[in-house]
Amino acid sequence: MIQKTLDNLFEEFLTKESIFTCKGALQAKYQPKNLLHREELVKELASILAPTLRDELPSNIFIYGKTGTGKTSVIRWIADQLSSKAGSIDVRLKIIYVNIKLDRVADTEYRLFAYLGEQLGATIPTTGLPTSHVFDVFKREVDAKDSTIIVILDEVDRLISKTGDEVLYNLTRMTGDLKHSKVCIIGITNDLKFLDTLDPRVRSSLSEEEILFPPYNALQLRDILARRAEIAFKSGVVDQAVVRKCAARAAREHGDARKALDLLRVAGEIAERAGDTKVVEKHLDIAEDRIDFDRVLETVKSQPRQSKAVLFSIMRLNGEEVTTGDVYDTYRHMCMNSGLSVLTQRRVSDLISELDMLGIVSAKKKSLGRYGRTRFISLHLPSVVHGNIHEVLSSEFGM
DNA sequence: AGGTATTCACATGAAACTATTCTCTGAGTTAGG
DNA sequence: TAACTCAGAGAATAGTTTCATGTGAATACCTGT
Repeated sequence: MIQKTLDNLFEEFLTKESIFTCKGALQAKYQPKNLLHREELVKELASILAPTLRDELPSNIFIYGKTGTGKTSVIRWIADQLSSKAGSIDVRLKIIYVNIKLDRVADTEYRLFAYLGEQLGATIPTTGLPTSHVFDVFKREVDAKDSTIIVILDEVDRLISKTGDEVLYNLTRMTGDLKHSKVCIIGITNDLKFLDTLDPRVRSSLSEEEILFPPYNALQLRDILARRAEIAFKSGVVDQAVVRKCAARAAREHGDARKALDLLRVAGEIAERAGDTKVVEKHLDIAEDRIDFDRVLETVKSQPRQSKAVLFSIMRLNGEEVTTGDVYDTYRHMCMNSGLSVLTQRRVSDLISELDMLGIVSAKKKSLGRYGRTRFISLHLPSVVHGNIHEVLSSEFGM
């Protein structure tokens, strides 16, 4: 019986015509042929990097701008163009792109050097060696290449917040120790205040050139979306009105193109699943909720056990604002009942801060004068997810 | 009344510790010549 | 004698504990009127 219906379902799926022609065009990793509304920045960056083609060392570059403003796309695009150009005129150039947050292979000093070294052909174990040794291996590898090497560090702020700015200091000063090769660093971040937190020495050498990526406005977003929608959907599936709506919503949220594309893609998926042949505004509404829902549920699920326990305690206290002390009491009882080891209040306090940062709970500091100073914690979940999360957590802790 | 000192309940910071995973090194063991 | 095995030392890392210090404002306590 089940077999039969499932069979039908697959069959139906296969025969039904998809409304997409190339869904990939709406995904973050898609590289468009040309980058709309970024021509000036492309030109600027290209002119800074051009000296590599004459075998000269370009300035280090520091790029900043909010998420979804095209930083990564632009730099990757230029990197591609540059290396193919270098290839055609026989200039030795190697470009290494690392996303520190995404590739978790590179979020510490050791791992970054190991990763870079591997990109150049060395084999470096994941652990066991002193960091300085790994750095030496990397340096040797670089020098052996006898070429210009451009290292692109996407989301550098992650690296610094975890390990301090010594890494960058080492990297930026490396060229001095090398006999044959040259190294150029391109740092990318969406933390606009990041530069201020750096050691002045590092700062001045990293940001020989600074480039700001401003957010897209609604009109620009519309162009981008329209172009991508053209590639991604069959013609007539998405009309201009929907694209405009989509762009407007994303523009409201600081001109984040990635979000806009996500919204459109999910809306398309929803329409397709519902068997509709056109994407309409209704689908956008559902998509907006869905994205929210998925994001929150995913973050909660991926939390470590103790963090979930803390969240669950907050949920069980259920309702008004509670203090850190209240949460800790409930948490302790819960741990004892479910056989989980009890962490110190110090640690729980940190876990609460983390949940706050993730936007799952809100924790406001408040002083009660004579009666101490504590955080007031309340749940901060969209109501759609609340039930689901409660279910997930209570089954995990068996209550 | 006005001003200062206390006090509470944590927040926040820094350092040290723990468990795990992994490499390197050198001593001991084994198998083949 | 060369190849292999294995234990011990040393690293990196995530997660945590320990110890120390910081914090904001309601209250308690003084002081002089």
